[in-house]
Amino acid sequence: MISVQQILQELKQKGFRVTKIRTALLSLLLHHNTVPLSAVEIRSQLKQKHTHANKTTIYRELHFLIEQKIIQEVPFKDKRKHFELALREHHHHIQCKKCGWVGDVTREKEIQSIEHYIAKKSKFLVTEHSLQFFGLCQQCQ
Amino acid sequence: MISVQQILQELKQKGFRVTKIRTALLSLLLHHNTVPLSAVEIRSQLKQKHTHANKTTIYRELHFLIEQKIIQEVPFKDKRKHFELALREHHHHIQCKKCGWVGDVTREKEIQSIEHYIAKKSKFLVTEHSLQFFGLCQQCQ
DNA sequence: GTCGTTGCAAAGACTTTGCATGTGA
DNA sequence: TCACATGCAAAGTCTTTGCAACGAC
Repeated sequence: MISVQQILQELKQKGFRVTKIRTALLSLLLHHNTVPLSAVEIRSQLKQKHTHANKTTIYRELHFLIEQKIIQEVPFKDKRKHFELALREHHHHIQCKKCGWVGDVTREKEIQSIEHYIAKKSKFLVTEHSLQFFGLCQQCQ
Repeated sequence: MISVQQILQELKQKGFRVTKIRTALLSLLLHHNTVPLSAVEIRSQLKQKHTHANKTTIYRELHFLIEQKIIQEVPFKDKRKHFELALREHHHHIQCKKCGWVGDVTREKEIQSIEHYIAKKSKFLVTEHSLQFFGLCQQCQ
């Protein structure tokens, strides 16, 4: 498992700074592994951990981390954009429509089978995919 | 294949009106089967077809059609929301990251296999899913 | 004529930009 | 000290709301 320290070290070597906000943000995303967060959520969770950051800073940091390919945007049916660490094992989200609980699944076999089908049929080169499941968790059923 | 006339008839029976804008919007979505459109795109395409509609009207009509379960929102990595007809066969999108071309795939077998796995592992009841592929189309490779 | 539909202006939510100030190395 | 990082205010983009006027049936 990659650590916040590792990520920060690499940034430092590229000439970027290790700041309180950057550290806290990365740490938050790392510990919310399975849950993509929006800028607003990130800001309020950081505040709870006594790291106050201006919203501009959050947005700018998120853009920066995307550029550095450390995080990625996750397609969501929402007004707000959602982000998660890009470095962990590839996975997919399952979300409860009632309580909002989010979990994740890793099932690349089936996806690869679809990708092969696409390549064969459309001569399309798949480089990325995104898959979400929605439904009801055990409690909400 | 379902027709615009069929959809309009059903709405009429529920007490809603058959208007120029509603007809044009449904017709547009039906003919853009494989491409989810945003409100802005819808408005400008209608304009090209000489159907001028206020943006408020477009947004309101889209909400209305979602309520009627005639269209649905598609999760996208974008500031704008995207919509497509909900009535056609279930399918998934493939989008070229370079030229924006959009196609679709139907491959429910693999998805169902993942859903069974989820049900077994997490006792989660999957009612909906969303899958997108991104990459390069034949021309852009 | 009724009641669903539309347009316009204004407001709202989320995100971005410009510029001055702060701070890590 | 020098860039990178941050905060604040203002602007930008997409979407929603309120209200009066229009139009399908």
